[in-house]
Amino acid sequence: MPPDLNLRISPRTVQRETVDKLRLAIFSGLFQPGSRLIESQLCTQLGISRPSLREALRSLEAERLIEIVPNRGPSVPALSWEVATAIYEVRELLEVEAAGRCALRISPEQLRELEKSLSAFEEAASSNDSLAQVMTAADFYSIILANCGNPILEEVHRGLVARISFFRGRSMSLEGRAQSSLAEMREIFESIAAGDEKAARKASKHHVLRAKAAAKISMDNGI
Amino acid sequence: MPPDLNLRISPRTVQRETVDKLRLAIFSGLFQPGSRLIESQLCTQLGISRPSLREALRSLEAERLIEIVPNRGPSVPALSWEVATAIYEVRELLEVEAAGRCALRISPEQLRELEKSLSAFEEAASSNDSLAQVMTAADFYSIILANCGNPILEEVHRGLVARISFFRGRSMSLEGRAQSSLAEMREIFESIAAGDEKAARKASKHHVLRAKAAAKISMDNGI
DNA sequence: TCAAGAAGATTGTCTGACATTCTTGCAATC
DNA sequence: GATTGCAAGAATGTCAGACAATCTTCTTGA
Repeated sequence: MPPDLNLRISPRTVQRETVDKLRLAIFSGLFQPGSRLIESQLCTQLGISRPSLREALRSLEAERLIEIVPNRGPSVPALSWEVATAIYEVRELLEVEAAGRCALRISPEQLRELEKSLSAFEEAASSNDSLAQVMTAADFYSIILANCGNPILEEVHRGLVARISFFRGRSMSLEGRAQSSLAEMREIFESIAAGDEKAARKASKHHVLRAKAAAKISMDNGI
Repeated sequence: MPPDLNLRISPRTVQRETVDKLRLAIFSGLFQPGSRLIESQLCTQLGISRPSLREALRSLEAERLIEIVPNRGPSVPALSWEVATAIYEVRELLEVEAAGRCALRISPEQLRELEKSLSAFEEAASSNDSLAQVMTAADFYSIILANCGNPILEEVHRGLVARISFFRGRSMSLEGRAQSSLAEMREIFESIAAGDEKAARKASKHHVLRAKAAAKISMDNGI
């Protein structure tokens, strides 16, 4: 196979990236849950036309990151605790499975990668930047999910985590949550490094349950 | 609150249904995997404009039912066996969990519903209509997933099953597959009816594994 | 005070257009 | 004869503008 010579000096602004911009805006909490997104406003803000914007919105709708009510347009859904719970439960199912598999098959190289991401989270945890904490933690999971040998597991997981990013940002701000999160993640890492499937599953389960509890607290506090 | 009088004699063709039409077309195998979907053709076939069609296509892309390659347009992806395997594995994870939960909490009414859908599959199984078989089987799962108490589990499951509908239609055509499928599903039903969580999980797992094996056979045979 | 109605805002959808990027067929060359 | 190069056609990516249907909000009248 010849090498990929598709260098493409000036990559004509593929505004497929519009979706990414919007997604990022939602992640970082730029839009309040429940708030409506006005098409014309977004068009001018993003510098694209309405048809293009609407395409992007449809993608986000399918990802459940926004809702589109007929004749009312798109809005950021306010996640109920009921749904959030359901997401955490499925997340547990997926992460536990992934961690278990990962422990049995991860390569030394990827293991180093995982360790590096843990360090990145450690650094973020000692800061007060909760966005950085959420991002680095997400990296950590991503590596596990990417190495579990099942691409669908990873794909589904990413979709679910995206939907609770709002909660995660808040619960990370809880007193001491980042530090205990770090301890739990280290436990997961150690288990995987040791190739201990059972332990990896157990540590992973514990971590998700704690994260869920933290989310519940931060929600009840209305932080 | 006044009663809803929004009777709407002539329901202005909400072409949100366009997505459903296209989805159904893909399910029923109207488009060959790998074949390209030409926008202008679809527009005339569906009787809608290009912007509207493109919105619908974006939705389907996000659901992974079609792929959109820049400057090449949409096409039905040819599912590799690798990805199909991954989907079956996650499906197992979800269905087993759902069946187990369902056994513990299903209401008598819903149980009757489940029994009815099993009868529907039984009837389809004795016919040669593999599309009806796939559809009625999907109903059966839907009821289980809808009663497991976790809406996300249901949602994710639906998305995955949609992606392998192609395989399912084929493997149902295998000699005797419909009948053994029926036996497996009956086993699941009995376990749930008995409120036996363990048995429900076991039966569910067995069913998915058999379905996966059947899919593999039908793929290797290139049916 | 409260309800009906009108004005404004917003969405759903279409037409038409044009530049860019494939695809394909034909001709020229080795 | 096979390969290369090119040109015509097809298809996509994107936009502007338009208009009806619907929702929201504000005004006005009872």
